[in-house]
Amino acid sequence: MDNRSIAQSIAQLARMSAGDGQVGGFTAAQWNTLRFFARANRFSRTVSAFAEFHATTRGTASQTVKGLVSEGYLTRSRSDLDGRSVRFDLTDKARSALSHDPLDALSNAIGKLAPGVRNQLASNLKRLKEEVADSRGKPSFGSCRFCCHLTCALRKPGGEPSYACDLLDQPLAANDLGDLCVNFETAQSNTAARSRRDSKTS
Amino acid sequence: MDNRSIAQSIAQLARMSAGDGQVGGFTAAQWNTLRFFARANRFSRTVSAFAEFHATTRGTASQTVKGLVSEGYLTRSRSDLDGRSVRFDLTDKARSALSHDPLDALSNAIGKLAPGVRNQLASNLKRLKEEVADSRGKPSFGSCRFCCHLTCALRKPGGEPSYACDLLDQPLAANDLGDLCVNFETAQSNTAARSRRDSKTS
DNA sequence: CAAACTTAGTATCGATTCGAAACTAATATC
DNA sequence: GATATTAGTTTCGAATCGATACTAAGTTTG
Repeated sequence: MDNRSIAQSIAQLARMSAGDGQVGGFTAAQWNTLRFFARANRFSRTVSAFAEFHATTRGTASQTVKGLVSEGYLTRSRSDLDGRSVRFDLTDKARSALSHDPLDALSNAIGKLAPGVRNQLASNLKRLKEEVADSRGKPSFGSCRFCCHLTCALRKPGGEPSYACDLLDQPLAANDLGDLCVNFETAQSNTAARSRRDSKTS
Repeated sequence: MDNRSIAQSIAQLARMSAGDGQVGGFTAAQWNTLRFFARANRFSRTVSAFAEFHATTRGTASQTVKGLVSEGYLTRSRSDLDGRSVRFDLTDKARSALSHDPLDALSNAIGKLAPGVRNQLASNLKRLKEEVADSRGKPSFGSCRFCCHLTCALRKPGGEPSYACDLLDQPLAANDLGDLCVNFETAQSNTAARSRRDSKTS
């Protein structure tokens, strides 16, 4: 089993479960859009972040999002922090559609693995994702929980801890720590990015 | 890290490395076609098998293949066993194109894993593939090496072993045992398929 | 402060791709 | 030998993609 075969297995697994054409009334692009907006945190539910995630152009991403908005699966609201920015949120209609996600075939198969095996798989995939993202010079979209920008403070001794993102200087709810973020960086990728920046200016 | 997130990681890994649009002069569909015909054995280098593998229709698959034939990446030859069947083979031009496969980013990342971790990943993916294929009632495209239809015989004591497929009743070269086959079945899936057939006729 | 640049999102266009359906020809089944 | 199935192809309309050009809001810089 060589590396290329394993890589192809990953590609095939994705296609087998997600399909290329339309499943359950949505195209593959639309399913991916819904999945992304379901998992992205409030800083990342934008057209640009989705375009980055989906490895496509902003123009194409905008079209897909527009279609879903007009069909009532996403709501559009302007940001009050940045006048250019627009945030999209899932409607209940979209959430109920996501309960019939064709990707569930894969999720269920993963659920049947032994817990230890499952966690190993998860960490291997995370590592591969970072490696590939790094080799392409693109962000890897991890969750705040594992991000180097997450800061944690105790307001009161013995009380509930409070979280924040020190990059955007915005508070984070404990519930949201598992969501995807465009600004995700590991400690390693952060220092690597800094050294890239430094070498560029020189 | 829930099952759905892991499933999405797999989907994203595939997209990150393969891309949706065109990379290096080929579209995503074309890359997948080349990869398939590079790895499929002589029984499986057909339009139908590729359509099954790529989870698309025969019509669409036929178009993609046709395009690659006219551009000189595949050769077309009729089967002498079955007058309907047509086999497609990679040209040298295609083989050299495959040396710049964008999926290599993922292959290389996999190559950087420790050998033990890598093999674990491979077997986990194999298992997931079979599980998902089974839940969709579709073949899972494994290699002859792990197929229940592979038979091995020693012509002479102490001599080279010879291999064959007992489903198609055709000889197999030792070199080809790692290639993908449409007719791949594990011992489990074989008995499962048989029981499905039996229950259908009843 | 104003010009120049960057960033977020949208609109338009042509090429490509997809799936559905109709079709030909060879092989199986009854 | 009639009927059904299978392999592959073709055609057609709908949808998608990327490239490009555009508007508008923010940032930098002189």
